[in-house]
Amino acid sequence: MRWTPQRRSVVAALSGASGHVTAAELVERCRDQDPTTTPSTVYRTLDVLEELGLVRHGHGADGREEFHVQPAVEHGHLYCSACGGRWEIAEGQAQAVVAAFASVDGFEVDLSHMTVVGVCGACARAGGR
Amino acid sequence: MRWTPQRRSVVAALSGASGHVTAAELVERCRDQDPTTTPSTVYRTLDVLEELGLVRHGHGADGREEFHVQPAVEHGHLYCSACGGRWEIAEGQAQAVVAAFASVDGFEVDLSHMTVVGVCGACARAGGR
DNA sequence: GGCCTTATTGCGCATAGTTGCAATAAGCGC
DNA sequence: GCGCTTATTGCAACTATGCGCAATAAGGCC
Repeated sequence: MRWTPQRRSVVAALSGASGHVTAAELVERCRDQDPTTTPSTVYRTLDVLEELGLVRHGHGADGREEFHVQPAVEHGHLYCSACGGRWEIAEGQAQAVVAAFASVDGFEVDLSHMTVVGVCGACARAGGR
Repeated sequence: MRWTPQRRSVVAALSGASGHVTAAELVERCRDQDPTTTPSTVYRTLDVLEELGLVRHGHGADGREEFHVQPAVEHGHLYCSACGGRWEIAEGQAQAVVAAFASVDGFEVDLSHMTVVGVCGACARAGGR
């Protein structure tokens, strides 16, 4: 694999981003560094980085792509359709969920891929949806 | 609300579609009936129909929008990243999953909104990922 | 049946993401 | 350091989706 300046740029933008980034945001960030950055290069670099296992992509509540640097622990995401809040699925909770899915046909869920939508406890108590 | 021919067209295309359809597919179908159909009209009609509660949208494994006619029972979707299979989450399974999410902070999951990705039992046993 | 209000449409443009292809340049071998 | 192979890039065009706005027409009112 060739270590080109534009790849450096993408990786730099990625690590400079805390948590999750949209592909579009990444393009933005890269352009801040180097205005000649082309979107397609960023997208393709992301694909490569993903193949290498350096990053993972998922989809936000609106289905848009989001990337996050591969963390030590896999983590899913929750989105509250009432308050718009987003947060990570707690460890224990994740295990319970994985177990729940596995219980039927041994389906091994990858919670990190998609944002799970619903109403958070606070909003639910406040009157829900 | 005005019952225009183009809305009829969209609804017809929707009911003619078994299960789930992509917005793009819907545009196609409408064009089959009436070649003058404009994409934006279809998208907007879908928004309206959703407000009325006639259809629901969710996101496939790739984050693309998918619509399904509001069924009697809410149902989530599973996607196997190994074999590409897709199927609905079984009733009991759904309950277990909802309970698992609720257990921590009372989060009320809406499983129907996003496709859950993972590896199905068969593929997992056959060697996983 | 004709008129008027205003919800809808259709057009043109904008954004997010993707792809084909020719031009470019990384990194290997010498 | 030089040249060669071929992975990568950049461009341009394209799909999916969404938005603003002026033109159109649905449906209520008379």
